[in-house]
Amino acid sequence: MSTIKDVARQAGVSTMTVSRVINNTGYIRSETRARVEQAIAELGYLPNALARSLRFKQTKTIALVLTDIKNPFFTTLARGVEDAAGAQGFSVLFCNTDESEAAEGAHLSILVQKQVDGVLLVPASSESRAIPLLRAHGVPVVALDRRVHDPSVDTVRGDSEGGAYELVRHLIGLGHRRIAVLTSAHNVSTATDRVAGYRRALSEAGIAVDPRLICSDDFSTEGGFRSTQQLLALHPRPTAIFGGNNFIAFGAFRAMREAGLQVPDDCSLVTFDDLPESWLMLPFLTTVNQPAYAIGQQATELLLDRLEGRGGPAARMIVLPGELIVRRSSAPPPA
Amino acid sequence: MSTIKDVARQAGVSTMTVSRVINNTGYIRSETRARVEQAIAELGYLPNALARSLRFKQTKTIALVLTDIKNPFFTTLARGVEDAAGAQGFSVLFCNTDESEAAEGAHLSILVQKQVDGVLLVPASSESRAIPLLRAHGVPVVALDRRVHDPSVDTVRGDSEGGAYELVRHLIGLGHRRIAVLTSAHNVSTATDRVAGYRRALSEAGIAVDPRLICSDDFSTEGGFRSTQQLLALHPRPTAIFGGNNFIAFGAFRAMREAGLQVPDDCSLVTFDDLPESWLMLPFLTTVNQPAYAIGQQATELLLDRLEGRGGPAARMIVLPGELIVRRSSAPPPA
DNA sequence: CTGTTAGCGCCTTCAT
DNA sequence: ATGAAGGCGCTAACAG
Repeated sequence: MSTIKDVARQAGVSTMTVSRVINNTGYIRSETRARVEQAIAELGYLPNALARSLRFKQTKTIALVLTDIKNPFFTTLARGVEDAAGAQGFSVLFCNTDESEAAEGAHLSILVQKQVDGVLLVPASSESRAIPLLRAHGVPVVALDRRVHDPSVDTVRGDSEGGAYELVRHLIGLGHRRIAVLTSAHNVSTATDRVAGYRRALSEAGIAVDPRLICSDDFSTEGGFRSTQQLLALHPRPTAIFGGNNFIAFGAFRAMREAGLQVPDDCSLVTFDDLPESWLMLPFLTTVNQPAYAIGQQATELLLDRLEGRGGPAARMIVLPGELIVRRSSAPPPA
Repeated sequence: MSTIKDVARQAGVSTMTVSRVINNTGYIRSETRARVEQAIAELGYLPNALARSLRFKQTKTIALVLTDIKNPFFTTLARGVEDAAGAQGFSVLFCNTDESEAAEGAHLSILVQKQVDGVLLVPASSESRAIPLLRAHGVPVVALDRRVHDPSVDTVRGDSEGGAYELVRHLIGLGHRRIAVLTSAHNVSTATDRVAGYRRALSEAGIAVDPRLICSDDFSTEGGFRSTQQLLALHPRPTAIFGGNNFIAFGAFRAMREAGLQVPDDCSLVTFDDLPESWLMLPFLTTVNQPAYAIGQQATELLLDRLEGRGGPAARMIVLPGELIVRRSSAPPPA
């Protein structure tokens, strides 16, 4: 409410003197400083960060643009971001895109206008138009969770290809040969990489890829539900399903239950990113868990490094491994 | 990167003319407008929202201050906030307090400095110092999920007292008489209201309150774990436990399992806010679910109404009912 | 229909 | 050790 002028008047000094007290800069007689500090306290003065940012060309604010905060993977990632940002005095603006490039573009335009110092982006597409926009406006960006085609973009992500490979190898080891994968139809690297890992595991085992067993829909429960309904209509049915993410797996499970099928007796089910272990009364899904918190944290630290000019010119690609957790949802195929 | 001056120069007009084009205000010859628009496109100009906000005294940004985004209740609530805010062109800054009043205060000071137009606050305490701070700086606030003592604060929350009453009545109906409640030691209304509902249900059934069965710790899995360990040492043990929130219940479940006890055979377990139904392979916990999304959405709409001067002077208290969902974790007490 | 002046709140620069 | 002038990018109010 009150401005630096009010404080100056109250303390009987110039605004510059107040500014010096606030910023602890230059020389000030201790009596003067005391008077100013008293005036600040009396008025409950807080400096206007807008005005400071206008001068400094720094807002101490970054943006986190992700697809859906309701996915616990992104929730945990977001928490990693906020903790790392807060530790260095940065605030976080967050936006959901729901995988829509249009929404992504709209959000980013606003973020550029708001002069965020940098952007953490879970790109809605591998060739997100967001990247050139940010570059044109000199806003540093780090891609999270997903690669983009532009090789000059810093990226922090989990190892989707390797995780998918492990998961499918696990199924093959149990004796499965008709393994389906449910993935996203969007052009995102987590989708393509997971299918790539799936293919590698199959090919290594000498199993031919059946294109009908690769279903592309949404990274959502509805997507997993629809894809699974299609799969269950096949003859013979797959004996195992790899859900490309947690939501897909939840939808797949529901579709199987509604079809009267038991997991894993009739069909196994594995996935990426189940729920946090501590939430689960009866851990069930075999999964590869990615270090979501660390991804958010390390991406933030990388971004803040860039803002300070640290970290060198070359783009960095940090790939964090996942962890295979075998649980009850995967078993040998039915006889 | 480029400013209004650059556009003006490029188009051969004054900055005022550019400003008029941007804001669609006043009269402009259509040729002039076209020239300006072309210049804007050529330069990829985007107005600096900092400068505009400094003039307008409006940032089109609100803050969401909650305890922990990782709790799926708050995640869903946050999504409701973001959707409602985005629909009206507002961005959302978010902060986690982890129930710490100190962290809350630090965040709010920064938010005031950043000139957010309003704050959505899940107060860390019923007498949060945040409220007077915000009032002193003329920042509208809406309390979410929890009441504060100050009656002049708009509030949107679930019905904790009523939900707890239903839950405990359900247990009593099953035949339980030694029912424990695990709550938070923090001075927050969700804790006190849930205990109040618990007491009302007991007293209505003529069951005396045993103070040893009311455990105060954290709203966390660790809190629930610790409290439950204490309870299990009692003779006789409680036959049912009411976990004050989802995390507490997860911790309680773990403590029981580690003690070799079966839920619900040896002890029933009920809670507020289990996980979203679609995530659960095997829905297990009997729970009262609160409409988290609606709480976030309605709180945001209330706040934005206030910003526009709508809604009248009287404080509003919106209480949304929860829904009792009976599942497998509650059963009659052991014989 | 368009331009000039002034100021939002703050801080850098240069005096004193 | 302190103050005065000027400007960050933008727009309201007033000219013309």
